[in-house]
Amino acid sequence: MERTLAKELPNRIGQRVRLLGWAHHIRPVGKITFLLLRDRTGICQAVTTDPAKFHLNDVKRESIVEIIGTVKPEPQARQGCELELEELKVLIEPVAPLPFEVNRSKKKLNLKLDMILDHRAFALRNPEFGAVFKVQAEIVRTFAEFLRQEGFLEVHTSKIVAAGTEGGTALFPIQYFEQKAYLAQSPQFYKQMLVGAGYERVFEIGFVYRAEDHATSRHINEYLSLDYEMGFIQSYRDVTQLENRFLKQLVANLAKNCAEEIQLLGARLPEVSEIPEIHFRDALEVLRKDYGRDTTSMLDLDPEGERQLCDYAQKTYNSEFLFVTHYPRQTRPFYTMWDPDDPEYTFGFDLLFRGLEVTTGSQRIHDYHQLVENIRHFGLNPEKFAFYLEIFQYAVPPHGGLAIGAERLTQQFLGLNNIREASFFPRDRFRLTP
RNA sequence: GGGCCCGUAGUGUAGCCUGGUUUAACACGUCGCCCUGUCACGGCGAAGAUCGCCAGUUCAAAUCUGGUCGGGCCCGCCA
Repeated sequence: MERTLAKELPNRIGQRVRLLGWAHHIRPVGKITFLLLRDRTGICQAVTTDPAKFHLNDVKRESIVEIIGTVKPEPQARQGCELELEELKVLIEPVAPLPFEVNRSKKKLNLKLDMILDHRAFALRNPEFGAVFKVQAEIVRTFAEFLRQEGFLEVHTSKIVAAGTEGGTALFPIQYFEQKAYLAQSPQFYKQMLVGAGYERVFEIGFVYRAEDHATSRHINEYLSLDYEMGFIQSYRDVTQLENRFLKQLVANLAKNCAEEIQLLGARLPEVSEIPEIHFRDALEVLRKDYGRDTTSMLDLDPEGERQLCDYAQKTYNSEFLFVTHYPRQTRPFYTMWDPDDPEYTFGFDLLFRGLEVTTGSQRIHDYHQLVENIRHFGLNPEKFAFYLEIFQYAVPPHGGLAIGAERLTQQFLGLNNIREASFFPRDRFRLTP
């Protein structure tokens, strides 16, 4: 007898079906007992007026069971139908007490994050914890699908690198046979090199590593970076406008394909129209005038400033997104193109979403001599970057790109308190397992 | 790297300031009994904690002090 999935039950009314899954909840109510069975598609209800016949009261929660029965319409059941239990077999029983319940709401459970992460695989059985990653999968899927539509090639570049790339961020050193190497903090150089290689448009979805000693609700040391890089652009706006269109498609796809998960998590999807942009200089002026901030020595936005600018964007443009553009030259990496009309500022931008930076990008320098000059300007040695610079000697088109933190985007879409909730097995300053 | 905060049954908390009527309380879970429409089911009962660990103060420490280990949040930096 073929397996029927929980979600398919309403299409099987009148039929005798067989289901496999976990005993999510056994709820005796007088002479009748309900068995809630959970599989990858959801939860369905079986019922019997003879629980003793099936030894239902001896079935432990989270046992794997096989049930057979006839589907009958039942307006009082959540699915509008339920399974009249005819056979029940316990296939696999838990051999240890459950660390906590998985059949209650996240709010009701009120678990400390550490408890969730210590028992991560088990915790994901809770539909709410699990739903986060169905949404994340849709985010990643849409990113790839959208960029393929736009003529981008999906690439995968090495995460083992020889040189410290962008400076600033700390790198994890690793021993690579007799050489010293590092875990990549970004696919930055490689995606630019592949634009120069003639692919023009590439995107990459891969983990990157940052050895930052931070401990906050928005940082992890290994995160999934959604990167793209595109050649033959007119300006950085080609890059930001593409992201704007991606976000439109993403919200549409989430509404269509993740409605249940969004609802379960109590999340609200944002409206995406034309995302407003603000010059860094003007952003500081807003912070100074509207929020009373002292911006005299501000070369970058602090988290409070990011929240305030999002508040401003909401009030002024009715947008939950805001591009902040033209960051000062000294705070952006050496490959960032500066504004020739205003050389203190660059064509580098961030995307803020609900108070948090979720994207960094820029137009890059494509002229070989200018790039070498800027590496020196930052006090770095161009010889160290020879592998990267080589292709620029052979003509690279004007190009730009960006990187989105997948976990951060998930966190912001779903209103999660901590980025670790949006990572299956997060790596932070102290956590290396599971 | 800097600052602030938290460790009490399987889980989440109260009690701690102001040490002693505490036999360490409550909710969920677990176990037992009852309930024919539950979906956070309900009712009655039971078991379950040497209060993170070590030392000190005291007649007396979950409670005060110091150390230690584990954890959280914010800042710097970043996605």
